[in-house]
Order: sequence, then C-alpha cells, then structure tokens
Amino acid sequence: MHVIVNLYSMSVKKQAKRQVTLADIATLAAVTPMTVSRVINASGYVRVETRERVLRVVREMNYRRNGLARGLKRQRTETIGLVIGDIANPFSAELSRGVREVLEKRGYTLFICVSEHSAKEDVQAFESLADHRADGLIVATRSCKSGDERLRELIDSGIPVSLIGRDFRHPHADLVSADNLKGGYEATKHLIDLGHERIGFIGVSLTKSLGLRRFQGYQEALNEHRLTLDESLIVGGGGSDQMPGYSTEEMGFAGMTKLLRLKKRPTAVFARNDFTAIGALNAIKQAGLRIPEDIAVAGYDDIPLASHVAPTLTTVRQPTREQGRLAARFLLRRIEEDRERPREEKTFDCELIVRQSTAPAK
Amino acid sequence: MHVIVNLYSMSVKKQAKRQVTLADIATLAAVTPMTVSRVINASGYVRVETRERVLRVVREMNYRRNGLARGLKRQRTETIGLVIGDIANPFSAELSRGVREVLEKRGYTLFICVSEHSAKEDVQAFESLADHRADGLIVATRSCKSGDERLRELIDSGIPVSLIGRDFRHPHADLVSADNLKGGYEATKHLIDLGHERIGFIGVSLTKSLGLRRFQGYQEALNEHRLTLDESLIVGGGGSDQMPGYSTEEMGFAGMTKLLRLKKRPTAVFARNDFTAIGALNAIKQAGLRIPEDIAVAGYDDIPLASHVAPTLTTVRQPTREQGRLAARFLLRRIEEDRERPREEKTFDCELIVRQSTAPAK
DNA sequence: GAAATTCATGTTAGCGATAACATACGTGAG
DNA sequence: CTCACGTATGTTATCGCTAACATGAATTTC
Repeated sequence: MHVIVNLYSMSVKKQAKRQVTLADIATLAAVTPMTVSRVINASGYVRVETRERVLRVVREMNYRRNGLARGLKRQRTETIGLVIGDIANPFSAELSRGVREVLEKRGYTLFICVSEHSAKEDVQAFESLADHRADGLIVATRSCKSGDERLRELIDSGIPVSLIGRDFRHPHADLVSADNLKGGYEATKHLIDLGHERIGFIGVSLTKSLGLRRFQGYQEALNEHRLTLDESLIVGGGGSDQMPGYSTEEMGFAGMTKLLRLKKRPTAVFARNDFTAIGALNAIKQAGLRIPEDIAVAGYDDIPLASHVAPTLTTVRQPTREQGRLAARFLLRRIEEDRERPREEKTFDCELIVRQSTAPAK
Repeated sequence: MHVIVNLYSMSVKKQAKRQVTLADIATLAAVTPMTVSRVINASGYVRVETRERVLRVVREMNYRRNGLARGLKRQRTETIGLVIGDIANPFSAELSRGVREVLEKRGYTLFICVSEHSAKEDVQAFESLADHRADGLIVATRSCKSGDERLRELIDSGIPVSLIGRDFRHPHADLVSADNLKGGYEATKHLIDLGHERIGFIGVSLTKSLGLRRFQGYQEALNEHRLTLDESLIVGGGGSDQMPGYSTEEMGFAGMTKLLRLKKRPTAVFARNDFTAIGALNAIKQAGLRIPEDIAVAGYDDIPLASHVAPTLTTVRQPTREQGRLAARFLLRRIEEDRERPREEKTFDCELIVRQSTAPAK
C-alpha cells in the first residue's frame, strides 16, 4: 500500500573495504578475541609475551577498534556533544576550549555541532548527537521553542545535559551562565555616570529578541536613573532568522549609521557585542566624528580584538572559559556519579572593562 | 603477570536508564522489529494502518533509533568529520559552512573536531573520528609530521579523506586549496608597484614555518623585483607549538612594534592574516604614525572585519566557502561512487582586494 | 483458473565488541 | 597432599539494528 524505496542505497557503487576486526587480530596472534580485547583495553590479566605478540599484530595490521560495536555493547561511547550557534564567535571558541580542557583529561572526545542560529538545525544537532549515543550534551545555543521542546524530551529520556547561558530550565539539566543582566546594567550605568542621557542600543529588535538579558540590564539602568527609553535609539537585530554571526559588524555599522541620521542623535551607544560595537566605531569614524568625544561606545564580551582597535573598546567581560569548564564538570558528574541529581545552577559575575571608547559627555 | 585494572568503570555509580528499542516498539505495536525498522526508515512495504500504529507508539515512547547499532549493521553512519585547527578563525567558520551546505542536502551529519593547532590533538581527532566510523574525513589543519603519518595510514586502510589547504598528498585523498603562493605574490607585488622597497612580513619565524605559501609568494615577488630579503624585516610567528589562534592580533601588534623600533623601518608590511594585520594597524596608530601615508599594510583572508576597520584593509580573498563545498563534494563522490578513484586536485585563485590601508610610498 | 506479480509481513543471522562466567594451571598455605 | 587463591586464558550470550531470504495473501495476467 505504501511503497517507499530507499533510492540512496542504490547509488552506492563500491563497498568500503572490510576493516580489520578483533577476530582477525585474534586469529593472527593465535588467541581469542577476548584476549585481544583485554590487551587493547588494558584490562584483566594478560601474559607479557602474549600482550606483546598481540600488540605487534595490532600494529602490523593497523587495527582500529570499532567504536560502534564497542559503544553498543558497553552502552557508553565516551563522547560528548557540544552544540553552539556560531562557530566564528570568539565566545564559542573560548567556551569550547574550556569544555575540552576538562573532557580531555577524563578521556572523553568532544564533537561539535553548529546550528548557525537556526532553530531547525538546533533540533537536528540534538537529534544527531542523541542518535549517535553521545554520553552527554552541552548546549550553548540560544533558546527557541522547538529546541527547548526537543531538549526536554531528550533530558526526560535520560540523556545528561549541561546548558550554557540558555534560557531554559529542567529539573535534571545543569545550568551555567553569566549575569548578563547585571553586565548590561553596569555598562549602561557607566555611561549614565559619565553624564550621558541619550544612550542608544544596537543589536536588538523591539519586536523580537527582547529576551536578551544584557538589553534588559540596559533598560533597568535607564529606568533606575529616570531616563526614558527612546525607541528610536534602539536599532538593529532585524532581518531573518538566518543571520550568520559574522555579519554583526555589518549590523553595528548599519545600526550606527541609522542612529547618526537622527535629528537628536545619542551621545553614547551600547552594542550587543564587541563585533557590533566595532562596526559602530567604524560608522562613527566614517561620519567624521570622534570617539569618545562626540559619541561614546561600549561593547560586550571583551573579545581579543577589543583591546586592539582604535580607540580601545570599553566592554563587559564574562568568564567564558570558566563557563565551559564548569559546564563540562557538571556534565561529567551527572554522567559518572548520579544521573538523577537535582539541577545545579551557577551564574558567573561579569566585569566592566573601561577603555578609551567611553568618556564623559560634553 | 600484568594486572591492569580499569579504574574508570568502578567510578560509574548509576547506570543510564535503558533506552527504548525497536523491539519495545514492536511489542507495543504488535508487529516484528523488522516492520518497525521499515517504518522508521521508510523502506519496503508497510500497510498505512500499520505504519500509523507504529508511528504512534514511536512518538508515545519518544523512541530514538540507536545509531551505533544501525551503523554497525549497515557499515555506514552517514556522518562526516571535519578537523580544523582553530575554531575562532573566520576562515574555519566559512569553510564549515560550505561543507555543511553540501552535506546537509545529502543527509549527512557533520561533527567538528578542533585540534587547537597541536600535532597531538590533530592525530587524536583523526583517531576519534575513525574509531567512531565516520564515513569520511575532511581535514583542514596545517600539515605536521605525526598527523601526516597517521593520515596516510587511515587513508591506506580505506577511509575516504578530503584535504583542504593541507600540504600533504596521497593517491587516494582529494585536495582542495587556494593558490596562496600567488596570493602572497600579488599582495607583495602590489606593494612593490606602489613604490615600496622595504617591505616587512609579520607572522612567520625564519626557523620554522617556512612552508607557509603566502610567505613564499612574498619572497618570490621580492626576488623577481631584485629586492633583497632583509631578515630583520621578518618578524613574529615565534613562541610555542601551542599558540592559540586568537592571539594573532597580539602577534601582529608585537611584531609591528618590533619593526617600528628598527633604525631603518619598513614603509610597508604584509601580514600573514587579517587579524595579524589589524594588530599591526593598531601598533602603528599607537606609535602616532599614519596608515597608509607612513606605513602601508596588507593582510590576508578578507575576514568580514577587514572592511570594517579604519582604515579599511587591503587584503587577499580566497574563495573559502567554495573550498568547503568542493571538499565535501569530492568526499561524497569518493564515498558513494568510487572509493579507489585517483586523487583529484583543485586550486582556487585568490583575489587581491585593494582598500585604504595601502598607498604609494612617499 | 493456474501462474506470475505485487503487497505485507515474518524469520534468521550477524555487524564487532565485551561482560560475565567458566576453565585450567601454577603456587604457597596449612 | 589438598585447598585456596592468583594468573591466564577461553566460551557464551548479548548490545540494537537491518540485509537477505522466506512466507503467505491479494491481485493481476494470459
């Protein structure tokens, strides 16, 4: 009634050559596969001579163990999946370094999946990793409805998960984040303390990404100092669901250009991240204005470049590598000690780094 | 004689809860596992009602197929591994996007491994991916002895491999690259044509990384125009094996600072990549000199930022995403059509992008 | 109306590894 | 001398899935 033909398999012309197996090694070394297994995994008793004979054959045959078979039998692959939204982002890079630092020591392999900020690929990444039976997942992508749903199902079904800066909670998934609300608040307060009253924000759309914590901090600081939030000063963040991360300089440039065209333009701007801020810097320079004299600029993340642009950029630093490390530790604890343990949560403080791009308002 | 105890397994306290299997679904849907398999994989004949009944149970039980078992049986995991040296590099990001574009359409999952520019981790990445029986590998890390050796063994043992910009050849591994020698030549020639005679190079060490093609192009251009290569103008690239990619601005800054201290300083510099160039720009500005009037600067890669710094950066663009796409296509052809096909090689042309940071010598 | 074909399912065997148990030999204790 | 234990292997039975083949029923063909 339903004919569904697998066209794919028809296109495979040549079979992979058969890989060397444990049994092959066993035959050549005149032992049983079990003994070879013991040698490979350095477990149990093996006579030195036997061991060496086996190892010789292993090397000669260029044997590589089959992780699929091994994982299937052992119900464990010693593999962790990390899901990030944007590979080009220095934030992801630092995060992954922190994660690897911890995992490597404990003998786990890290596979990274990139969602390119798309909800569909977010879900796909989770499923691929779950299908391939990663022992656990570290998820550092931004929250989205379908992703959160899928994630909940996976966690419910028993996969250990650590979340990084994701706005989603589950009783059995640990959560690591930085206090970006406070970070956004501090940066904005810094500008206010310098005497600025018209402070723009570059990188959110008022219709969409209002969940952005650093933007909420911006609003909070304004409120607290009785400054009204002028919607014409909020720019950028528009466009598709598919915005590749690397175009954020573009967004900063375009956003700032828009702000400069206002009749009453801001005397300071706070950018969603450093790339955006750098784009803004450039737009200001091209307009023939000076930073920070005419317009002060603050960014977020303290990417390495922030201290290498002119003027150097005032920004907010979050302990990125530490977040990666802790997320990995949480995950390993859950995997190796107690998969049912209640959620653990840790929020890191951010640090305002004042550099040349901000100064008192004229 | 040899007691080797596996301490690891002793530390595992709680077992993962048993995952739902095909057999469980089969029982609940009152069919055999084979029928469930047919439904899941949309292959063969299944009555509509049966199909729906099975799918209902699958959803209710939140079933996820076991990729290990599946891969083991099918001798194919529909998984490709990409090995990159530096996750923070926009070059890697573009590359991976190109690769994904192609793979996704064909139903393959991409797992990324990062070697952090370390030879040891390069090898580890190959082995992890081989162990987990990725159907093929795309390798975009820089060549190193141990890595090349391991790679040769893996290719010999039948794993399909595509190389990107790696200085290593094997009769059964395809190779995609950009003509960085010519790119380096063009950039240097551009500076020479502008009348520069003292042209520095930032980012190689004369004792080590002489294999860098773009540096060879630099040398070639100098030779051809009868300019002597002044070793005091070659800086940077030193330090450990472990240099994280993100510190290249640092390298550019430090290298340029060194050049500025020379009694006869260069009137132009060519940097190994754009980050290095941006570091150099900053060093020049901080020294109170102007770009390009006092010193001209050229970079390499045309990262998005290059057109968003002040002054905008003259650089060399290579078709990065195309390289990723082609490497993926080569790999799929090898996997699905003919694993024994002779090596295919493609070198893309680079393009000199002249912007504000270069101008005629005074 | 018998043979051929399509549809719908089931049965069997094994992918490559290892946990758990079984076997057998030495060696020192009692 | 026997028992117990440490040492060094081997045997068996899966892990979860699917290729290949087998089995019938329904439908079509000549």
